[in-house]
Amino acid sequence: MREHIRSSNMPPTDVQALDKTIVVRGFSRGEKIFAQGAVASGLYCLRSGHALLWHADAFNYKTAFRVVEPGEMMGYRSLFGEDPHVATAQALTACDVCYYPKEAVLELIDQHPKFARRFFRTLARDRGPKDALVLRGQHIPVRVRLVNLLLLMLSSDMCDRNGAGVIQLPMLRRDIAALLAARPESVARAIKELGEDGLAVFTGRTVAIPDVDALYQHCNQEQPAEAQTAVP
Amino acid sequence: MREHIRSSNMPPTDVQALDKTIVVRGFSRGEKIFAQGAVASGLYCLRSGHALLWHADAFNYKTAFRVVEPGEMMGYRSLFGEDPHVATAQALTACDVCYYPKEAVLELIDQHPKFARRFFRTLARDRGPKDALVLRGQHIPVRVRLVNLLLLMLSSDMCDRNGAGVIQLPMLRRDIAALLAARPESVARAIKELGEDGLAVFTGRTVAIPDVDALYQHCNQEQPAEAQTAVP
DNA sequence: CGTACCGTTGAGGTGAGTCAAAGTAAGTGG
DNA sequence: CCACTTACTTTGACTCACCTCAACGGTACG
Repeated sequence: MREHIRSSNMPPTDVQALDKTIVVRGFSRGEKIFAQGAVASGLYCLRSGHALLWHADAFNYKTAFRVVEPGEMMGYRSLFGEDPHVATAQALTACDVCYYPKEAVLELIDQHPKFARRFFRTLARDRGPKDALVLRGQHIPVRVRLVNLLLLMLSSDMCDRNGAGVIQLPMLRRDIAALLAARPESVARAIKELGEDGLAVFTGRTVAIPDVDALYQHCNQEQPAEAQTAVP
Repeated sequence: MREHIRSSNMPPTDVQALDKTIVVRGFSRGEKIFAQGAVASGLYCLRSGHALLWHADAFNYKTAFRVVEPGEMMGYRSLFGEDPHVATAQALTACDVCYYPKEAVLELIDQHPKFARRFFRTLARDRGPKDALVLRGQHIPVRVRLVNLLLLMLSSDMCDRNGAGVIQLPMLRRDIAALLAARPESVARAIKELGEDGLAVFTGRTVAIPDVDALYQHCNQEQPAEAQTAVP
């Protein structure tokens, strides 16, 4: 969000006006930041901590589709869609959230094309191919989906020169399961297998990856023959 | 698209300028309108016919996620995201497509906040909960996913007073399978079952639904106990 | 009247869900 | 600091929906 404002060459007076409207609030683990079905009244931006976005379908089956990292926004989809929130945002860890009232955001968007353009980009990139693979999975074994999740988390984390990496997962096994559209039991089994193969060793919420490239290869070699599901 | 322009109170000169940039082209069944990985250079709008959007993952496994109906837009996601297309658009039936060059669209968006607002809405609503259920499925049996697809198609089709309806499907079994993230064989079996239960009778690409409400109920009663996959 | 392609049906295998129970970590109160 | 509760995680046994492979019937089109 800060980034959006900076890169849009907004006059300082407008920035100050926006800052006045901001509400900051802390949330503790498990607390809901906003709930599915609630009317969207503003924009949320994560200052610190991690949050999870998940959607419950008609059968009350919950599927998580995004881990929100510090600095990222959430709730913009329903804000612009003028629909109630289609997902629930829940704090994975203790976190601080900025809240921008709807009117303030929309006004700035109307007045600053560059600012609007940035939002278009964010909106258009949301739920792109990045998450797609991990999420739609289904034909992909849970183990491979888990590997993909790890590789996604890794990019925003550290990773040393030797091709090794360590991830501090902000979420529980249950949350991982929700992200993979799988069951916690299945995730546990996948974790066990990855450990036995020496690809990724889980110790609590810490994941040690001896060789990142090996993980990448693991994804690709699991490929089952020639898959064809749509028009040629 | 027409709707967007009309509702944004644009001066007629701008509308005419846009109209000059339009390129209209016909596509025959199976032809690709744009391809995944290609650089996005404009906006596509379907005049007539039907198109299918599908995404191929790293394993070349193809999943369709949207049936584009006459009057709807496509390709806007990658246009604003400034990324290559993440999906392929393919003609399901013979169809006519308008093409709006990128520059023309972006210029109008910068100059007309109301027009921009409309696009925000379209973008934000795309891939909302409507499609989610049908797509993520996985925990939902193929039969129920199929029923959901039928109900989605029905809303944009006809449906008489007695609660009966008839759908003319624009796509092949193979395409249905891609939309449901299933295999054609599984779709065939689901179709057979629906026919035996008298819920929906398939004759080629024509679907006769004696009782729409019964279909709705069918979705809900299939529910498997209490599902819980994310933080409580 | 072939040649394709599409659609359907059958048989067999399997990944992952379900259920149930044991093991482990975390947080609470005396 | 230790019992105790609570929640999370892991394991095993079982089941099942769907995928795979393979064969056959149907329809369109040259």
